[in-house]
Parts: sequence; C-alpha cells; structure tokens
Amino acid sequence: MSCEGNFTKELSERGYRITPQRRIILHILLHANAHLTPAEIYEEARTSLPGLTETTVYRTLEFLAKVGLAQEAYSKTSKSAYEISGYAHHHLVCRKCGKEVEIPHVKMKPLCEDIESETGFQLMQNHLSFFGLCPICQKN
Amino acid sequence: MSCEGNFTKELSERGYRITPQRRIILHILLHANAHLTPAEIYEEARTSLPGLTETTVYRTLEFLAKVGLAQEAYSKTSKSAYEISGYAHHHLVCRKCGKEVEIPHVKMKPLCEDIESETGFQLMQNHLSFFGLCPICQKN
DNA sequence: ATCCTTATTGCAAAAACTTGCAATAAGGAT
DNA sequence: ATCCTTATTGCAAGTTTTTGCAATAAGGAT
Repeated sequence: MSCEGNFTKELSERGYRITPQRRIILHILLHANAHLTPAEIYEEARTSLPGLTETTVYRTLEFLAKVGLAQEAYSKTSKSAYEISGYAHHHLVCRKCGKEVEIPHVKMKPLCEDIESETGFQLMQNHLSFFGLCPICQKN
Repeated sequence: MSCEGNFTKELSERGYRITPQRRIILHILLHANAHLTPAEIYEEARTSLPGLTETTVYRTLEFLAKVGLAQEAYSKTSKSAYEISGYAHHHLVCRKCGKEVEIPHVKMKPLCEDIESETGFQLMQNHLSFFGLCPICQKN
C-alpha cells in the first residue's frame, strides 16, 4: 500500500473523493520533513502530474486543512505553508530572529479543556503559534 | 490633541518617524469599532490623503503590528485585517459558520507564564485565534 | 532657516492567492 | 460495463499582497 493510503482511506470513509491530485499532494506532504509552500508543492507535484494547476494545489491544501489531515503552519513571512497533521504541537517564534521553540500540546491541554467546557465548542486546534522575543534578542 | 496623539507620541519616543500616512491610519484604526482590511483602510484614508498608495497601507499596517500598536486580527476568510492593540484578548472562531466568542486573557495567563519561565522568551501575545466547531455546527 | 542623513513613501511590476463557470471524472446505482 | 449525480478540477480573469528602487520628506544638527 502506498504511504498515503491511510489518509486516502480516511478521506473516502468520510465521503470525500480520492483524486490523483489529492493523492499526490498528500504524498508530498507526507515525505516533507518540514512545511511546504503551495508553490513548492506545485513544483514537485507537477513532475508526476503534469496537468495539475496551482489553483488545485491551493484548493486541495485548504481542503486538507479543513478536514484535518493537513494544517497551515506558521511561517515567518506572511506567506502560507502547510504540513501533515501530526501530533498536536505548537510553536513559539521569536519576532526578531525567527528562532522557533516547540511547545508540547500537554501544556495547552488544560486550557483547551477549559475553553471547550465553557463554550461548548469542540476545538480543532493542533497548531498555534505564539510570538515573543527570545532571551538573546531581549538583550539587543 | 488629536485622538491618535498617544500613539504617535510613543512612536516618536521610540525613534520612529511620524508621517501623515501613519497618523491617518492610526486615526482610522482608533475609530473603527471592528477590525478593518487593508482595502477598507485605504479607501477611507485616501479621502483625506489623496496621494496615499495601497503599498503604504500594507507597509504601515505591518509596521504598526511589528511595534505593537496594532495587531493582525483573525479573519474568517484568509484576507488580512487589523485592529488597534487594546487589552489582550483572544478569539474562538467556528470553522463552519464563523461565529466568534471572545476568550479573556486571564484564561491564558497561567499558560503564558509557564511558557515564559520555561523558555526564557518574553511573550508578545495579545491576540490568538482558536478554531473549532460551535455547538450548533457540531450537530450538522 | 538651511542642510544632512536615512527612514519612509510612491511607482511599477511581479508574485501570491481567489473566484466563477464550464468541463471532467469519482464513486455509487443499474 | 454503462449511466448518473455531483464533487472536483482546469482555465482565465480578477483581486490581494509583496518587492526593488528611485524620489521624497522627517527630524536632528548647524
């Protein structure tokens, strides 16, 4: 079974269609070791799927994020980037130098549960970005 | 003193220049009762400052956010929006219908302090957006 | 008041992203 | 295997946002 099988399986079980475009974009996201921009995904995907358009890449990424299989990642610039939804985790990013620290989800859990029980919302939150100044940049 | 005086004063004390463009954009943000898009700000600003360009609006908003006087607000669509930095507060947004609930900063405080003491970062976090499904949309 | 330095702006072009609509093709039914 | 329904894609055009660079003008110094 190809590596993105679990993901496509989930999609079809949830009533969404499996298309070559979705398959390959999932495949690329799965093999990325970092988050990718739509343009990067497009470039890589069209080598094996020449007809693909950028529009579809954008729409597919939005779709995958909506259903929870991918997530929009923070990016230091304002341009968008995506990554496969893995374990829930969060980033703390230095506004000045861009340094990132990961914040484990357990830290957020009490807050999330508090919010859920108080508002009745069901959170879909597995990637938040906190911003601040890192110890080094605070001194300059 | 015009209403944006405190803000321009802070800017100049911090070594930034006061320009008519910055002044009017601050003025508009201050009088907005909600967040505004760059396009909305541009339209309003150019009635009193005809030479103004959209480029400058974008750059000024980015600048104001960087120095902390304004903040990028969540927007339901992916387009950007800004508001004056007020008291720290956060939003919980329904992914489906767009309904918003405000989350007071006190709820976040323990988490923020925990993160600060553990990482040494100094947080600049006064507007986070949480996403989820509201009670009504969970049923559909 | 004038000059100087350099942060900030405007312009023009490019890049990033979105939208409407007709054509295509998944996946279920026959 | 073929047909049907409708979700998904591609195309073309539009909108939003960014960038490089030369021109302008804040604010400090003389």
